[in-house]
Amino acid sequence: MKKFYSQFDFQSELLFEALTSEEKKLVYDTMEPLIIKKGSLLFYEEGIPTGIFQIKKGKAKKFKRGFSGTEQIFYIYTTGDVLGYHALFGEERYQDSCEALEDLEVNFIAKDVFFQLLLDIPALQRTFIKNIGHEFGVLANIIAVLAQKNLNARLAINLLILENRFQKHDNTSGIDLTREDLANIIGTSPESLGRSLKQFKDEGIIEIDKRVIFIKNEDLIFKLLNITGTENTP
Amino acid sequence: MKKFYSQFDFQSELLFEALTSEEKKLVYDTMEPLIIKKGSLLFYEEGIPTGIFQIKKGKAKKFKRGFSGTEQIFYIYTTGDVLGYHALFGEERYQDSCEALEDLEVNFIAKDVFFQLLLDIPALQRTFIKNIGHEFGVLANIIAVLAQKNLNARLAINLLILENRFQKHDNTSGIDLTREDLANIIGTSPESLGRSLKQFKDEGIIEIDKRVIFIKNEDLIFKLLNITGTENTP
DNA sequence: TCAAAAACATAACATTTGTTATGTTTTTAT
DNA sequence: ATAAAAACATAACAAATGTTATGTTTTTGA
Repeated sequence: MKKFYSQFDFQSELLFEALTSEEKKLVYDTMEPLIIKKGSLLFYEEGIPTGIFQIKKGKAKKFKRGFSGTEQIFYIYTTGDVLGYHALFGEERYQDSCEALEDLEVNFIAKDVFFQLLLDIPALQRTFIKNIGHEFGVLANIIAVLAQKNLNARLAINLLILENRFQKHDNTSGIDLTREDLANIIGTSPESLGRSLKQFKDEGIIEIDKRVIFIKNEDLIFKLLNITGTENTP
Repeated sequence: MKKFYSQFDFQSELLFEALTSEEKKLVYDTMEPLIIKKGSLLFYEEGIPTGIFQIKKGKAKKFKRGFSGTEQIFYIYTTGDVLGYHALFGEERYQDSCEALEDLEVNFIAKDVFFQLLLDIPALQRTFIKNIGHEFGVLANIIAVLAQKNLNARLAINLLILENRFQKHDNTSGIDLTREDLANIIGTSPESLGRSLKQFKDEGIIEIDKRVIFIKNEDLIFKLLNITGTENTP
């Protein structure tokens, strides 16, 4: 089941992990700490790239506005994730927006500094480009889910993905997102999302406290998805 | 409205266009012509990359199997398009599959030859990576459409996209795909697709000959989508 | 060219999802 | 701490989509 999660995970927390400790020091020394308030944008569609970010603490959503205005969230970044580098590899503008879902502590690497790092550390460019390739596959998988799965299945899949990500990165339990954001991830209205959540609650799959969702029975979810999750659950 | 189309187009037919005629010659001299039979794969998920392709004539579908087996098509390549390079920029395996929809004439550049070209032509690597960035945005837009639009809107958008692409590349009129493939692009069943096509036909938006779909009234489509297509239609 | 296979069109019914509406709970800002 | 605003839960009804079924047309391969 490890494969299940990696199919939907950018793995952008690993970008600096392959480096030697010496190289890592080089990278981390160039970082400037920043505080970004809940609701502020790290970057926005059509904006000019200034550098890359690594999240030290907190969550952020990456989204794009469809041409009729509504927000489509296609990724939630959490602690450790590196982001904002696509635009630097040749693009002029950002292709999407990124907003802090809570007060954020981030490390920033300015554009010029980042390019110097790429020159100083030969393995780095390859690692980043390789990851962009991986992320490409993740988006393709997200497309397959959105196009082929019904609401309950989309919700189930995204609950697994989100719990896994939050647990892995922030070591927190439970999924804490607004109903609107969650609906904008799985492609439905908050009302329909609410109905599915209620079903899951009634079936004992999840519990809800305030707005935080806790997965109570992972096996039931895998069953719902017809995945044999019992042999090798994450 | 040019922007509308480019939001959904990989623009991978332009990759060699920015080169000087001398550089172009260098590239085209390395190409080996191949014939690929309808139904054969140019490459497949998990396969080891061997090189890149440029389509001289014909159509191919790029798809991925969701983990419950069904095929999700996320791009249709046509004449002029270059493909298969993602996997070469750092990935070990292909992330998706590509199948000939009709007998295909392609030009092939072997992996090693391609890497040598990247060294010989400095601008080339940047162009390719820039395009991968652009393609990333295209996938995000596809996600937004699949998540937010109902069936008729998804069909309408994809009819526009496909007609535009076939016209531009192959200079053929009409959209000639199996109902199953078209359904696997827009994320529905062939039966539901048929119902929407019939509606469009009854409203005078399209005409169908055999299985080929012709757009008869583009304005009605833009109206359906609430896009002001009248001022500057493509 | 002809028979078999595949693809297509269409309809009826079932199910899922969207929408509108109302009241409650939680968060935010003063 | 409190009032106002935002977010949430839920239900009833409407609309969209999925599913099953049947007959026709088109394509394929011998």
